[in-house]
Amino acid sequence: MALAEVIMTALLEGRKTGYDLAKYFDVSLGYFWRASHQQIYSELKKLEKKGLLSAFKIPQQGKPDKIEYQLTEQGKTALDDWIQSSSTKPRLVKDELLVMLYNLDDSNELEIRQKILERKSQLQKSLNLYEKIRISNFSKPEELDKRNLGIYLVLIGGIEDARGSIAWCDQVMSHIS
Amino acid sequence: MALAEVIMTALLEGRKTGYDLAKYFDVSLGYFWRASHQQIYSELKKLEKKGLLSAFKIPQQGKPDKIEYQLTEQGKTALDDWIQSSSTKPRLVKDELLVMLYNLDDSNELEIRQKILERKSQLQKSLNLYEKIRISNFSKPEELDKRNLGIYLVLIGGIEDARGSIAWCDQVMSHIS
DNA sequence: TAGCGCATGTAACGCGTTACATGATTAC
DNA sequence: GTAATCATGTAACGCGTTACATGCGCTA
Repeated sequence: MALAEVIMTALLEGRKTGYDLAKYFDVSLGYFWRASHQQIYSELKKLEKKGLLSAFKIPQQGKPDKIEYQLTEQGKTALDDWIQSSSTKPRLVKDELLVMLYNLDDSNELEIRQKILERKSQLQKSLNLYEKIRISNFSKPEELDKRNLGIYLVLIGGIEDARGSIAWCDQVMSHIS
Repeated sequence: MALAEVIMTALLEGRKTGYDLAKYFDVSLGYFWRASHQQIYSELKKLEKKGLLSAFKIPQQGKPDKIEYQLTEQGKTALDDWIQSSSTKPRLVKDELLVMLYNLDDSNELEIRQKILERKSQLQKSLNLYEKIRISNFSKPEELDKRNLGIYLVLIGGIEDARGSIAWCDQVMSHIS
């Protein structure tokens, strides 16, 4: 899809190993994109073959050797081109919970109510995390440079999306039971 | 993922051909789930083999024969079981626009601004459609039966999501340029 | 006469997940 | 001694997209 670009974006910050990237997906970018380590490793190899990344083998003792990857000039150009050219279609939600709601009837009402509750608490958890990050990393949005402003705006989007979804859960629950 | 269940859900309304389903994805369910006709046809065959659907070949003249599919008892049971058992993890957004925002800098600011504008107008278009459906099909939500209440709640979610996203676009635009 | 609607299909490819695998070090 | 962390990989499978294919009838 666009994992290549996601990885190159993460490497704007500097050299990273596949392992680093996998962890990175658990924090910053990970709120809207994730990938397994298998996928990451194979994508890194592809990108290196294309000359968009360069690889540096770093021997270690006690641990397996690691390979750090870095954006090449060519890679940076490819990333810039992607931003210029790519048309961004709005994503499809593909949420199983919504499919279940299409099946709502007397027999499954309580089950579905329960699943809405679960969803709400997951959202609440995410929201708390996002808020924490906002306070600790972005307390003064006026002072951010461009790149961090972009990241901040994504975070804000995540926060508002979570709030909206939580409100929707409440609304759904007030309608069924 | 769960295309099988989505199709079975669509068949709750009655017999449909693959072609009908493909069209159905352009309206009702299609706001949050979509599938190509190739995918639909192959999934239908799989489901029939499993005994979850039964197929009825209907000869036509001037047009190719069509095959109508119907949920079997077994299929209905499988669908109910799915609702009982399946854990619904929150979806990942995987939105390329957000990846681009992570790349925000002086050189691409205007391009990205443009893409946000495009996104906003797509959202506006969807929102208009959802509102139209709400007014024409769900003018009296209190009087809906269970199943249609579920569908209504999904629609409401779509409307609020679109509104929220539009507001976010405006916010982003006020921050960059 | 060109294109759209109806109706179904095959083939190739890439994306993504799950399972399986290794092997030392460090923390509880 | 049990589990987690570090660090990378292979293999098998299924989901999803794109391209290609057929062929009649109707409308502009």
